[in-house]
Amino acid sequence: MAGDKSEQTKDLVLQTALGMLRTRGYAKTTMRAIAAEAGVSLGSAYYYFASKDELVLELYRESVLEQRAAANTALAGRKGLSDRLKVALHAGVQALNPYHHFGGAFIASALPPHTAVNPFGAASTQAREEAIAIFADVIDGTKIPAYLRSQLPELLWLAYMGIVLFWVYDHSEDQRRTHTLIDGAAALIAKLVALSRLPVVKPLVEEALALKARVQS
Amino acid sequence: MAGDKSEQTKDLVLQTALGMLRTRGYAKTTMRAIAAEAGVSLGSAYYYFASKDELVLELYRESVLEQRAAANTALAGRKGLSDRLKVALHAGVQALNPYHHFGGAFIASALPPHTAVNPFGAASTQAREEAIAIFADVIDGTKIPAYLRSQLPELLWLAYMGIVLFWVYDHSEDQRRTHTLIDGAAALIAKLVALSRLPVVKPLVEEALALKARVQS
DNA sequence: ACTCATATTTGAACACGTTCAAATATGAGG
DNA sequence: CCTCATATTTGAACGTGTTCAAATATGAGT
Repeated sequence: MAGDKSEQTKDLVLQTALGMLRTRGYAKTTMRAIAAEAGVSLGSAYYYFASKDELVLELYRESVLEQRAAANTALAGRKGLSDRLKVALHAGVQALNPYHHFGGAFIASALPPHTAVNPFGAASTQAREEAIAIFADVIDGTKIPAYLRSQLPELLWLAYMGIVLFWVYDHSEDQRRTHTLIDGAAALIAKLVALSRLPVVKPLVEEALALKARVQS
Repeated sequence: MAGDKSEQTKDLVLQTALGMLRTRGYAKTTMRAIAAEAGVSLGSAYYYFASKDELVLELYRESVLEQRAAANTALAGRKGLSDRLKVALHAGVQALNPYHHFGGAFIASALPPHTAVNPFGAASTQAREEAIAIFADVIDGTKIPAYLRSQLPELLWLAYMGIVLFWVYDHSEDQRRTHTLIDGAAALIAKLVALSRLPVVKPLVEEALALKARVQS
């Protein structure tokens, strides 16, 4: 049937694009270059992918899977929220490392609300849920106050987005500053979660959760 | 002398660009359109401004001045951190309102590390300091624990950047959700600052400050 | 007034992402 | 095998930001 050949061509374009994005970076991965390398015409590439962003979105999706896989490996045998959070975050940004030379291009094409790659947008719902699941894995088996438990993965993901943003700008060698940030932030978050049982702190956390709910609707 | 005429032309291009950006938005404000409207050639526009981003940076700078002016007006007569923070933040995003239809374009051209408009980058140092000064104004005359005082403006600016990011994506009518977020966040921050005197909370805040310092170097 | 180095201006040109009408291939129904 | 609607492919074209060599204007030093 036609679907088969079509599917093959689409996949050829996609794999070519992903490969070029990884090896040559965002800027040099031109739609024309992708088409040429894949041996199809420019128009054909656009027949399967409406925009370059749509191809970058695929890369983003793959990177999230890589991040989660790396995090899960790193989580094995780790106990305690602080430790688990640390290793998951380190593994996450390490999985992102091949894309650091993208510089802002990744972020730039990711953040505009109308683009497909926007991590908060509809098109990346699936990837976002996958990313949030990383932090569901992280808190799995740790002791978290019940009133906080269900919301924590999403909150941790939000913090992770902040860390990734920091990472994008981090040009220190091997992104040392990002790793410093992760160690510190993980320890802080764990302590905050522990403190969230205390009568002085609990109302504050509850208020934050209520605000989050109010703001999302 | 030559500097005069040159300065005039540069200013003509700039003012034309700012006007068009405000009225027609980012996408429709083409370098060609700017040049045509200003009555100069395309090349001339580029002689004075190396990129479109550089012109957007000027708009960003102006917007920061507007934000600060609006915040200062709103701050008059307000007492208490929560209140002052609220009115300053509301005034800030309200001053940004004319640019909301920029959508992601503003952010997109602002966030890539290499571009001029990046609020964390070197090119916008001046604008960033101006923005941070807003929050120095906010805490002026309020009671803040001494160990926290000097770092607080920058921390509040960071929180504000988060709010602006939220605002970019906020398509609720009149950005109601952003204003809800501001009210809630301001109240929370004020409570957290108050709590930061307590022996249980203080070490955590101190740890956060230490991390911030460590990560910046 | 003249010279000439420098400042400014110009418009063509480039590569890019994207669109589109037209050409071609495909395959189900006869 | 033929027909023809539909799926796919093509390459030219558009408008964009940006670059650049060439043309022109300017003004200080003589």
